[in-house]
Amino acid sequence: MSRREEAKEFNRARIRAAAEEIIRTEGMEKLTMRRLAEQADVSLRTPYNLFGSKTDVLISLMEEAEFELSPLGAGDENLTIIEQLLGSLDRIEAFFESDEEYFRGIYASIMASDHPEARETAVLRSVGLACVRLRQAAENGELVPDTDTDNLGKHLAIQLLAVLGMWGSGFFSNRESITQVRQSWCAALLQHCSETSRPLITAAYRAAIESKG
Amino acid sequence: MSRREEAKEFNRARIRAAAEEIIRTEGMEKLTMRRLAEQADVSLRTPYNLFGSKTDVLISLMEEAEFELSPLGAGDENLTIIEQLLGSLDRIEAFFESDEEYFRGIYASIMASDHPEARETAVLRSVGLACVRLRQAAENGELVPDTDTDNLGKHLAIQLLAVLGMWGSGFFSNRESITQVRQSWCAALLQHCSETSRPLITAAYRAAIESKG
DNA sequence: AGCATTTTTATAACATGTGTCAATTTTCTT
DNA sequence: AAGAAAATTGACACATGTTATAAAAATGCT
Repeated sequence: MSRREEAKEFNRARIRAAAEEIIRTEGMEKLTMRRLAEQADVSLRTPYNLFGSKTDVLISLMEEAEFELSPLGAGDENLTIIEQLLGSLDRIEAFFESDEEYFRGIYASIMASDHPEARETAVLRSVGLACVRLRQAAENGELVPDTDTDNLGKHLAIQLLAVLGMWGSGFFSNRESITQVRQSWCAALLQHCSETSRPLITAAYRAAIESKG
Repeated sequence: MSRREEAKEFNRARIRAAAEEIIRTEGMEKLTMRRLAEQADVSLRTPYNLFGSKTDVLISLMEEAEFELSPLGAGDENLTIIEQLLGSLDRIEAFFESDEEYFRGIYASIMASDHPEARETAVLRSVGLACVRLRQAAENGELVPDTDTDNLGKHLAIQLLAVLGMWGSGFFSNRESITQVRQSWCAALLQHCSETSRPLITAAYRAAIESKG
C-alpha cells in the first residue's frame, strides 16, 4: 500500500473511531458531519472525500463490525443445513444484543437514508447466501425434491431483512424481531421440508410462538 | 363546522392538491416546503400550522386516498374470513397498482422520515385489524381451536408491513411484494388452519409460488 | 532537490426542514 | 360596529448534508 493510501486508510480509521465515539457518548442525533470532522480532527470535506457521504460512513462502521449477515453463510458442520440456518438467527440476535443501542441507531440511520444502494446490496447479499444454503439443504435431502430453492431462499432472506428494517425503526426488541423471523422461516420451511427434518422445524416453530408470551 | 374551521379545511385541501400536483408533474424530489407553499399560494408557515410537518402532509395524502390498510378490515361476506384476508392483498395490490409511482414515492418518504409515529400507528392499526379478523376466523372454525390468534394476527400484520416497507424503498414491484406477503401469510396460516380451510390455503400458497416465475 | 499530482484544508455557499416573532388579516363574540 | 381571539403572513434565522473553490500541504516521480 502506497504511503498515500496508508494515510487515507489511517484517516478513514480515525473518522470511524470518531463516529463511534460520538454515537456512544452523545448519541446518534449528535453525529453531524461538522461534529464528526471536529472529533476526528479533519476538515469537513475529508469524510466526504474518504467515504462519500454520511451514510457511507455508517455503512463502513457496520462493515467494520463484521456485520454482513455473514452468519447466514456459516455454521457448525455437524448440524444439518436447516439447523445451521435457524441457528444463524441466534448469532444475528447475539450480534445485535452485544451492543443494541449502537447498532440499532446505525442500522436505522442507514435504512432511513435516501441511499437505496445500501439496502439493495444488503438484500442481494443475503438472498445469495440463503439460496446457497437452501440448495445445500436440498442436496442433503432436507427439503422435498421439487423445491424451488431460489424462490424459498429469496423468501427467507426477504423475511429477515424486512423484519430487521422494522427492528431498526425501534418498534421491536432484538428478541421479538428474531422471533418473528424464526416464526416465518419455520412456517415457510415446513412447506418444503422432507419428513426427516420436519420434527425439528416443528419444534422450532412451537418454541418461537411460545417465546412470545 | 365554524367558518374558521371551514377556511382551514379549505386550505388543507389546497395544500394537498398542490402537493399532489407537484409530485405528479415534477416528482417527489421537487416537493419542498417552499415549492409547496408557492404552489398552494400560502405562506411557508401555513402547511406547518395546518399539518404539522412535511411528513404529516404526506400522511394526509395517503389518508385522502383512503389507504389505511383498511382492506384488511372488510371483505365479501359470502367468503370465509381467510378468503377475505387473502383477498385483501389483492385490494392492496390494486390500490398501489392504480397509481404506482405516486404512492410509492409518498410511502417511501413517510417511512424514511424520522417521525416514527407514522410507522407505529400503521403497525398498531393493521395488527389490530388482523387480530380481529383472525379471532373471527377462529370462531368460524377456520382455525385450529387452540390457536393464539393475537400472536398470529400480529405476525401476519408485521409480515405485510415489513414487506411494504421494502416495496417503498423500490426494491420490489407491486406484484412481487404482494406475492411475498401472500406466500408468508399462507405458510403461517397453514400452521394453524383447520382441515376445512387447508385446501384453499394450500392452493393459494402454490399459486403464490408459481406466480413468481 | 525540484516539479507535478493528489489530498487536505479553510471558507463560503446552497438547499432544505423547521422555528421565531411581530405585523396583519380574518373570524368570532357581544 | 367594536374589540378580542385566532390564523396567516413575511422576513429572518438556524442546523444540517452537501458542494464549490482556491490555497496549502503531502506525496510521488525524475
